[in-house]
Amino acid sequence: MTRSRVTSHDVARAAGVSRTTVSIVLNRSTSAVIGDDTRKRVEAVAADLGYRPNSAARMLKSGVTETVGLVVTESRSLSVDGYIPLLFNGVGSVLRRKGYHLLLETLSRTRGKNPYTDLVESRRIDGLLLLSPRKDDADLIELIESDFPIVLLGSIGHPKEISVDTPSTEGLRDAVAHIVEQGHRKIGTIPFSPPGFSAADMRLANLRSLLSDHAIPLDENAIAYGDFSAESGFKATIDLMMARPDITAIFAGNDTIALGVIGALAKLGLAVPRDVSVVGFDDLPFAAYVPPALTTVRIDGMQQGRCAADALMSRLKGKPVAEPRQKFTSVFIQRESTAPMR
Amino acid sequence: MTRSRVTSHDVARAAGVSRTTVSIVLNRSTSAVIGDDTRKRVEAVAADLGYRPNSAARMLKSGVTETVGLVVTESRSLSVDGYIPLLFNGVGSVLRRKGYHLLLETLSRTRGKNPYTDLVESRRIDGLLLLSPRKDDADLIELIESDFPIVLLGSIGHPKEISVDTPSTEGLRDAVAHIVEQGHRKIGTIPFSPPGFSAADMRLANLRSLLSDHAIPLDENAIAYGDFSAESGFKATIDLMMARPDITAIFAGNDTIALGVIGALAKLGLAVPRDVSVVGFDDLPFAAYVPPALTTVRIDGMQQGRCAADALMSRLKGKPVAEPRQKFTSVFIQRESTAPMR
DNA sequence: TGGACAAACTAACACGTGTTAGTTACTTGA
DNA sequence: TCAAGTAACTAACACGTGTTAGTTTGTCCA
Repeated sequence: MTRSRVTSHDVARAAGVSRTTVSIVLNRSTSAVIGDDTRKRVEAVAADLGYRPNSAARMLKSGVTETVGLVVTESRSLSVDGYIPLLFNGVGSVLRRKGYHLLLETLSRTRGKNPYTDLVESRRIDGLLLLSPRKDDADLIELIESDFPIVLLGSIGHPKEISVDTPSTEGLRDAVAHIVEQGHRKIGTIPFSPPGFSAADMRLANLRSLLSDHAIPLDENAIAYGDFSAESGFKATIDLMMARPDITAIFAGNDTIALGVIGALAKLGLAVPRDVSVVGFDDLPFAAYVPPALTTVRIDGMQQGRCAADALMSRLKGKPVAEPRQKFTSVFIQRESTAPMR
Repeated sequence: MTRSRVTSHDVARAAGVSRTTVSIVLNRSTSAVIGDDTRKRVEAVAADLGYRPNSAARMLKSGVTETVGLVVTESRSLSVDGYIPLLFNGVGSVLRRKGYHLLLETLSRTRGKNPYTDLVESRRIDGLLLLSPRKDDADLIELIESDFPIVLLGSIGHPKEISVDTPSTEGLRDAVAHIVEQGHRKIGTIPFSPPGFSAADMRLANLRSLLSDHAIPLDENAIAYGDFSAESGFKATIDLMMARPDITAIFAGNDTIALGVIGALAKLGLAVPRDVSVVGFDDLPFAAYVPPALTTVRIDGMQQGRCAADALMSRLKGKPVAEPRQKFTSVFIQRESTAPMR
């Protein structure tokens, strides 16, 4: 492979035609009719020289980059939360099929000018997938209102948004019913992030409301905030059980945190599910295979990723998106980390 | 934000200067001297209009994309293996600081024309990070020999390669010594992937050699291959313990698989570490917080990612890479999933 | 015979930028 | 006073592509 690129000009010269003809042939354009023998010859020469159109030139001319951005707002969460890789896989499978590329932008909490605004304004991407959007993100709202193709993984409730959300409602309802049925009344929770992260906030509000339907309070001292990781789940659980040793069931913000919860309980000499029941969230791939197999609420990350990517793709093709605000129901999965209260 | 872009031409007109002047000012070029007042005026106008250079035009002209590709050869492994996200984070932190972008390419096992070859030939990226390279990848070897800037995460032993590897040697040596010291002689292992995946193969060969130093054989029926996931670790363990119920210690190919191993042992009524000792690999963030806290071999994914990205960056800047074949030693971490044989 | 028409192709522009070579206007030393 | 120099700027090209508006050649019908 030579470093000096072969251009359409080289192909044209080698095939004894004009550059225009080369372009028309290789793009199967119908703007002119090209004879069959010429066509064959051009294709052969192009393959022979190993010609690949320069993507920058093509982007410049056509205005299409065939690239979409995927922005992960909390880079910390990427390392420790098993859910995001599932999204990647779902998104990736769709993009690969369509010949699109994925620009991955992780951004730490510090805010300057919003980095994805730059991606958009420098015309580096055609569309954007945004993970964990924040309601108070002014740049985001401006972007949505400008009609730039953007699909939210999550939702901020904007009237013009296109989003794929996975509300916790159904799954958590069944999980709460299950826990109550098992006789538990003293219930704690460890949200997967500190307050301010909308998905975690909504899940917490949801849990509180569902519990109150059963006339069970969720006291402030029964909440210990985690921070995505098993480590945070471990530490929060220690704090939680110090403050509220009477608790017999814990709702973990996600399955990774649930691991830490169970680890901490073991450290405290409490067995799961014998002494304390634990409910996870997400149903990550490992959930069924750890001891004890996690009772959890399933949301399908790959599917969420696929649907978001599909929605963005049709938006980019100019088609109206069939269902602008898609929601996947979560499903309660009972396994072995919950049991009747002793 | 308007959809019609503002170009350097617009800035020039608004500031009453030529486009050249705008370019010189904004790029801090020294090819001409621009008066202080003009400079200020241009900068003010540019900021005012919200001018962002079109990246495609810039790429085309300069030949630099400020983008590097990250290729994950086994897209399956992305979903389930917690190590890769750590790499992402390490890579991402370096690129963000340098103002570079990351193009993430996941490719499934099916091989057509190698997809990253296309990225390179279409000039979409300046450099490439390749995860889990294969020795038999002809396209890769050609790419390396063509002097295209590429850094391997792993190694194929090519004389011209630049690589950042994390050999298992030291950590595994200490782990084996520890296990032997605890009295274990019947030892099994569950590699993290089927044969053919070079990192797993090397780790297995390494383990076998280290065990034989202690005059302990690693029989074929003491090996059950996993496939990255906890699920595969679970199933492989069931198979393994069926075939070899005398085994008292298991080396898991990675920590995720170790979770599945422990889960399966629990299902079989065997407690860890009382009945069977388990050694993980990677020291993923959750390792210290699950019950039992995993005895494991640490390799630092974030650091590997950072170093690979740093090496690629200096390669792109034309600087010679200080250490073309970097190796990070692995470290044995003793926790609570191993114990003396009963 | 000649004009109309289609087939097969090409010249030339535009995309938005960075940069080289060149052009003014103004100072300056002899 | 004037050649030389310098500060401040600009015209014009090149990057490699897609596409529009032609141009040439040959055929066919009246």
